[in-house]
Amino acid sequence: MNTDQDNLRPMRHSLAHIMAAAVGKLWPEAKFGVGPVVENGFYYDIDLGDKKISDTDFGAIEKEMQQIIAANQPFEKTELPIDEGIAWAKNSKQPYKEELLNDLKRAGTTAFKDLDTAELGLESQDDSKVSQVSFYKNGDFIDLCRGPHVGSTSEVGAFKLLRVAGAYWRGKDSNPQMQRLYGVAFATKEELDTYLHNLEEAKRRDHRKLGQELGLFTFSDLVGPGLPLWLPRGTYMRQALDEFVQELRGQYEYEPVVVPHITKKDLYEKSGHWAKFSEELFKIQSRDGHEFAMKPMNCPHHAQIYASQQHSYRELPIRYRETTMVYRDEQSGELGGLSRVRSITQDDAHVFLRSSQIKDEAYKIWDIIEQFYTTLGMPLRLRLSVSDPSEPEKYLGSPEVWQKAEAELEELIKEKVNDAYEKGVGEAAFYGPKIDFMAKDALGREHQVATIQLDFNQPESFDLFCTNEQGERERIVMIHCAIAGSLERSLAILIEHYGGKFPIWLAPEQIRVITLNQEAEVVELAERMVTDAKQMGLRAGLDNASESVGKKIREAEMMKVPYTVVIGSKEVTNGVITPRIRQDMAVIAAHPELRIDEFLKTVGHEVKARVTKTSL
RNA sequence: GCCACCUUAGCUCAGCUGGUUAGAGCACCUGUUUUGUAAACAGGGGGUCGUCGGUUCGAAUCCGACAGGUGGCUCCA
Repeated sequence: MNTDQDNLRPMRHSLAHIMAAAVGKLWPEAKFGVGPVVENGFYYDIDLGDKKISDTDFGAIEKEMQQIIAANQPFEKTELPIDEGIAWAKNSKQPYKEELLNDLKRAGTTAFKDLDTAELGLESQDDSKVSQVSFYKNGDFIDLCRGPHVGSTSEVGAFKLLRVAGAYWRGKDSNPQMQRLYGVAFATKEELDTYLHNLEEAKRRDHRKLGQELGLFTFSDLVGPGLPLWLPRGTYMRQALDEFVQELRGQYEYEPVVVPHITKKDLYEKSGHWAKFSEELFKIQSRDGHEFAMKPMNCPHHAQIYASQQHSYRELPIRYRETTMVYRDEQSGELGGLSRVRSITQDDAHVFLRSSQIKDEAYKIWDIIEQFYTTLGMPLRLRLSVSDPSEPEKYLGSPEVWQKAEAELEELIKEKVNDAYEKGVGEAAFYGPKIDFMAKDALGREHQVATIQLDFNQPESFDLFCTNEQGERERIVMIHCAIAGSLERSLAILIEHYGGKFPIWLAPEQIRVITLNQEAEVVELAERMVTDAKQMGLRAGLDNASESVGKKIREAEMMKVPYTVVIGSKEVTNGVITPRIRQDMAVIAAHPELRIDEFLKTVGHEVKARVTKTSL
């Protein structure tokens, strides 16, 4: 198993070379960028001038690759003095390679953004300059590369080209755009098939598809991209999710506040958002020419609420919560389903506290986050997101304040989880460092969800203080925290996590009562059951259509209603099942957190009603 | 915003290289049926083929622009 893993990287990287060689054969004018290993596979960035590769070309490229593999070409390594390498790149008309080599010569690194340069095989041993570079050759194809590779082209396992996409040279949008060819690769055909099968499963669970099928949300061309419209069923889910967050927050005395959705630009000029995010703000002109903006976040408003009164140190921490929409003019190409939208509902909260209270407060929020994601069955991973000292212009405030804040956060993380966290340099918010929580879903994919953000800057900008024991003004600190993050993104994740089969507390319709026929007593009993269920606080629906029972059952199943009851004349006459069903409903009302199997265990009798199967 | 691809009825899709009145299943409406745990039967309505423009005797089909979507890149308070 371990050996497999160890072989996988050279294998995938070798496939990147083979793919580049194949492309070079088909289109000799190809200019190559970089071709690293990524999760599950590899890619190569290629500039083909006017030739645009599309998935219809994949067959030809794969065929060419198979020939190279069949030819069993050895990967041969050669070392060259760097100037000879540069001459090679110039001669072979590979300007991107030439640029990389020149960087290596000058700085000893190619410093790719977001890419581990070691993965590219380009990093030097020391941090200064490079005198020798290595090349790998297979057949006629030669590439600047640190390796390692497999012995020969026949040793590469199973692969498949997956997609082609535009990618900026060196990740900068001012650079020319190349074509990035993605492939996946595994040691065996079986593993590749499993991976492709998982892709299919992910497609089946796609929240956009399920959102449509389950009637949760929709988009309208007239309303606009990135602006989801929530249908009743989706709205119930939003409410259920938010109520759960607020129930957890209830342990720690958060108080509700409400702010308007537009504001004068002055607020954001003072907070620093205007300078930093002006492009992403939706701007509005009032009739007398004053400039307003749709709120893109709530912290400055909440800060104004804090500032509206004087506060004694005795009142702190003060915790404001508000689940509310914010509006951000995201780039059109960034939008997608509910994962990234322009009207975002945040389960937002801001805590105003003394610096001495940071640790206690952070642990309280952390506790809420853990309870929340444990209930959802999603394991969490931690990241301490800190500033990037090489780009000080991206952040508000002095380096000293940042160092202090980051050290403080790091200390409290360490105390809680030792070293079980990663550090994200450059991942901080512009006003402060944060702890980000990544949740793993049922398909093993990770999503950034909750966040605890420490903010020394806005209290400064808005002059927020409390009166301390000595009767002096004491500068306070703000903590920004969201549990679900955004309801839109959260629901996108949860729809896919559960594949639409939600636990009872989250299901938009928890119980459906189906009538067997339209006889008056049957209909009356069914209606009474729905009324009862609603009185127990359940979301219940009635299906009294003049259709076959089989069809109505099928519809309830397809809508993934957790608990379906059929009412017919038997129920009316012998009255035995009805009390049982009532009892079941009482259990559902009392324990909405239950999954179906747990529910069956709890009620302890064979359920006459139909319970949605765990798999369809 | 950038690159590639996609857009036919409410939904899922068919429609060969341009050739008369554009099809299917589901859904919807009407009628019949009154059903016991995953689709009863019959009939009916519904599309200026995303929009605009061009090529052509003729465009769902070819070309262009725009809009929307998808996959990436860039960005993400």
